[in-house]
Amino acid sequence: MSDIHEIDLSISDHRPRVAAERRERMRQRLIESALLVFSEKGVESSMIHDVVLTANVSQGTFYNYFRSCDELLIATGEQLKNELLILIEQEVRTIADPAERLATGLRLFLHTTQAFPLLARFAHQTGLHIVGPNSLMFEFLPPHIEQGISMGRFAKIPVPAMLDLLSGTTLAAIFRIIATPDLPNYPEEIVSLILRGMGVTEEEAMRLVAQPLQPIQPPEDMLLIRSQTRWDSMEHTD
Amino acid sequence: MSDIHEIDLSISDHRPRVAAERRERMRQRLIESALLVFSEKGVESSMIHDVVLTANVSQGTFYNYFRSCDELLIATGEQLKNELLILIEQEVRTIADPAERLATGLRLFLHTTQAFPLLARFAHQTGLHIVGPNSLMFEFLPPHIEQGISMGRFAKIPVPAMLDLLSGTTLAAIFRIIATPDLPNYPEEIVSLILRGMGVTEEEAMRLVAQPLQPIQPPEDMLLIRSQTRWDSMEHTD
Amino acid sequence: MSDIHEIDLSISDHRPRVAAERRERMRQRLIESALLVFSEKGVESSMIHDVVLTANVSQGTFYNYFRSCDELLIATGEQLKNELLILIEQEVRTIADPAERLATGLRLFLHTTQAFPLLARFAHQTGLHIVGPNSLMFEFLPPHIEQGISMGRFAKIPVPAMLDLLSGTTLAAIFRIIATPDLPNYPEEIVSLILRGMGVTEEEAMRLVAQPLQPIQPPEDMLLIRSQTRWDSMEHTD
Amino acid sequence: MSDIHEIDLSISDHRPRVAAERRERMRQRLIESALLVFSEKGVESSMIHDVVLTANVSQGTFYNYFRSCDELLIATGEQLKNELLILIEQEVRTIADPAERLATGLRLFLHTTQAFPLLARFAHQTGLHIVGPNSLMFEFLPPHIEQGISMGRFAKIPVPAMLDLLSGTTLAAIFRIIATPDLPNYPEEIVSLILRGMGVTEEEAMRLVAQPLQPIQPPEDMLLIRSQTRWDSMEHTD
DNA sequence: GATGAATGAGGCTTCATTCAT
DNA sequence: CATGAATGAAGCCTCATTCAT
Repeated sequence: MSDIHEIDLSISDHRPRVAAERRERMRQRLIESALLVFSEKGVESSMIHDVVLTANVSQGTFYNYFRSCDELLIATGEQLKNELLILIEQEVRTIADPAERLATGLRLFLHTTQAFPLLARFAHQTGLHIVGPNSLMFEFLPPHIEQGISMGRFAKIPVPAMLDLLSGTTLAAIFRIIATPDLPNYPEEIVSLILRGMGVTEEEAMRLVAQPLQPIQPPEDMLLIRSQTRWDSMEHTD
Repeated sequence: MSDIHEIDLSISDHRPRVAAERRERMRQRLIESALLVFSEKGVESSMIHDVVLTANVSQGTFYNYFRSCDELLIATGEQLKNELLILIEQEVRTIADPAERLATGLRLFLHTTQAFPLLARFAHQTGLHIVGPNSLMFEFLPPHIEQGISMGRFAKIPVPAMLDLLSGTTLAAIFRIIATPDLPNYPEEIVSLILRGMGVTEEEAMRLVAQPLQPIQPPEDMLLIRSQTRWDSMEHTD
Repeated sequence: MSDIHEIDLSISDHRPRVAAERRERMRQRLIESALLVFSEKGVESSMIHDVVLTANVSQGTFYNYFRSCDELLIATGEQLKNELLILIEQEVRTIADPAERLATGLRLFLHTTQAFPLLARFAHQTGLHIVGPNSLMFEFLPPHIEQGISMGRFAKIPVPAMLDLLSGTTLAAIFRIIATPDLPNYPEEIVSLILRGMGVTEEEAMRLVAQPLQPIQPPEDMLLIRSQTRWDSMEHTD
Repeated sequence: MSDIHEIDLSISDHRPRVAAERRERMRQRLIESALLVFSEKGVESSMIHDVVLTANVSQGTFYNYFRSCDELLIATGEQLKNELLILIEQEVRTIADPAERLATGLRLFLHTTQAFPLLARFAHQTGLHIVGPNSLMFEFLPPHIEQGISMGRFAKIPVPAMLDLLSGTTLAAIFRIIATPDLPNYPEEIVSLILRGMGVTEEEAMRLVAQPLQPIQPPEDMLLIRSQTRWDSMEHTD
């Protein structure tokens, strides 16, 4: 193509780069709007209409970026999941004790959920993705659990059952946080319950959830932050 | 809700009684079909069309019995819930120890779920109703848990967190059972995990889930039985 | 179904019959409207919208009768074709000479086209269905042509080429009739050209197209008649 | 229409000339792509998208050359028609006998159609333009036919009917060639049928279509050639 | 000129609900 | 009451055309 269009590339190739950046910005704008819409109205209803309204673009534009509704939903979930995962992994990676690692990771997740209602609501609306074989937890927890069992930190119980305990309780906790966002110490209660279920003694569980928690510092350009900011700015217009 | 459908049998003129019985039979037929449809296809898609097809009645007839789709869904869930509850309550009512009562009740529920795929699928499709403040467990478990705490059988942990552990893990267990229906001993594993989480010692938990379980004998005319029977008779025609 | 609904069939089963008749009337109303719309605006554009507007029913109704646009188009074409065929076959069936049979059939068709502009327009819009292997002529003419050849009435020329001559010329004639509806003797000219092409001598061709033609008397309830009547009644409102 | 695209070469400053040449090259590239696209996918569906994809230019560029889709379609048809006409006229211009001239012209056209599937497909997709008052034949054949009649080579039959015979049969022949590209001697069969229809005797018709045919040598830069070449080079990539 | 993202009118189709028979 | 056709709002998606860069 380029040989015919005779674009002079010797000066600079900044045009395609600028274009790609603009394209990515629009994509992010749509995903950001999707997160807002899904969180508020759920997966059903007139998704696309609401999304484009929220993103302030035309319906046609939407289809320049995603081929269907499902694609947008999946892209949104994936990005949210990946960003969260990176955030938490960074914090817990260096913790040697698998039990403390798990406890800290879970606490971080629940604290994040408390801090960002949007996350809770999104999880609520698309909820079943938290439990079940395709979920975040089912993907990333097994190695940690296995290590904990082999190191004697957790009881010798089949991993699937432990995953069910972990993921199920977490889902219920998300719902609880939506209903009662500011329950003090709630994340720690939940995590200590889970730890005990997994075979940690009461005292040890207490100790683990009492560890000081580095507050999460998510980068400004993270999807969750951007969307939550917009969400906050919208609420007083309702 | 069901009380408005109670039939007054005291009147001697048999015509209204016969009519009321017919009406109730039709109502049950619709609910039974709804259970089949919801379990297989979920809440979305063309509910009503599928329901009336399954029930072999016309669309118009449907609206003589339910004012809307949602009403049918709610009625179905309520009836299923109530029948299950009665069934389990009957079995566990006489158990003095709250921990054993809870363990047995949960095990009965999970065994029932394994025995009746329809129940698991319905819970899956309408899933989030298992957790959350309007659910079966949130309604009926609190007294038992409180009794257990005050009798020293469970740890002194806030009831809401315990409910979340219980309901969330149960939901995840239902999903597990759908994916792998015949995991041996799985209900017992799950229940022992929960018990430990609630502060029961490992040995005690083991003992509790090892108690012999009276197999549930649901009455023939129970919604779940009727629907499961039809479901089974339909599958081999596929 | 019926044993449950307990419909008393002993009195009369006229209800289903009435319903079926109503259904068929609606179907015919839609097809009739389709013929009007296709003839005027062609196959593209907002078919369905125009059809339901013309039929004075809602969009939803349309989909109670046809699953898609194409299905309606096909149904319309098929019915028109079949009715025409029956009409013409009846008239020519008893003609012993294949050349005269063909000539008469063609003349009847062209006269009908002149008498019913709707037919010409429909053929024009969906035109290519006249020529080509799925067309009316390709389906029904071969036996007659073959008989004509074997009886020495037509030249020994491959049948496909003759079909192309017949169908192509007929299509062009339809277009001519749309542009100039009242060309006197035009059908006879066209038919005599075709006959000569097929190997009939000039004098014989002249004689064949000079045979008196029983004017076609289409039944009142024929699709073409019903639609043409509506068409005529609509024109003075334009 | 094409005259507005004529380039004024008389100006000595070469810059506008170079620019005009570039412009014309791009225009031809678009028309060439249009021919490919129309032939394959027809006039409906996403024309422009496919055209610019095939031409390897952006959508915006397209609108620098044509004001609308229709304009492109018309321009393509016109150019194809004109180039064909010139080609055939050149070959038959010098033939004194109008019957032989017509026969030779038609045979040339049908042989070209057989040699260039693209032509047949384009005619098929935009088909009805072959018959009807705006067509190639209706524009150029009348003088030849009239001369043939006045010279006694054709029967004294109204010209319009003859045009219908000629154009209609040719259209049907094109369809036949698409379905069965290699029917041997098919063009000659068709032309002899037409000639007979026009009043030429069987022997004379046979003689006329048996005349040796100078194979058409279209110039390399002709639209049809350029497009067919690209078409051929694309097919073995499928 | 060239680019390709943005637009939005317009099409098709579904389905819960109503209503005449 | 049962029936099932009729309804129409509401959703999804396409694609010719415009426009800022």
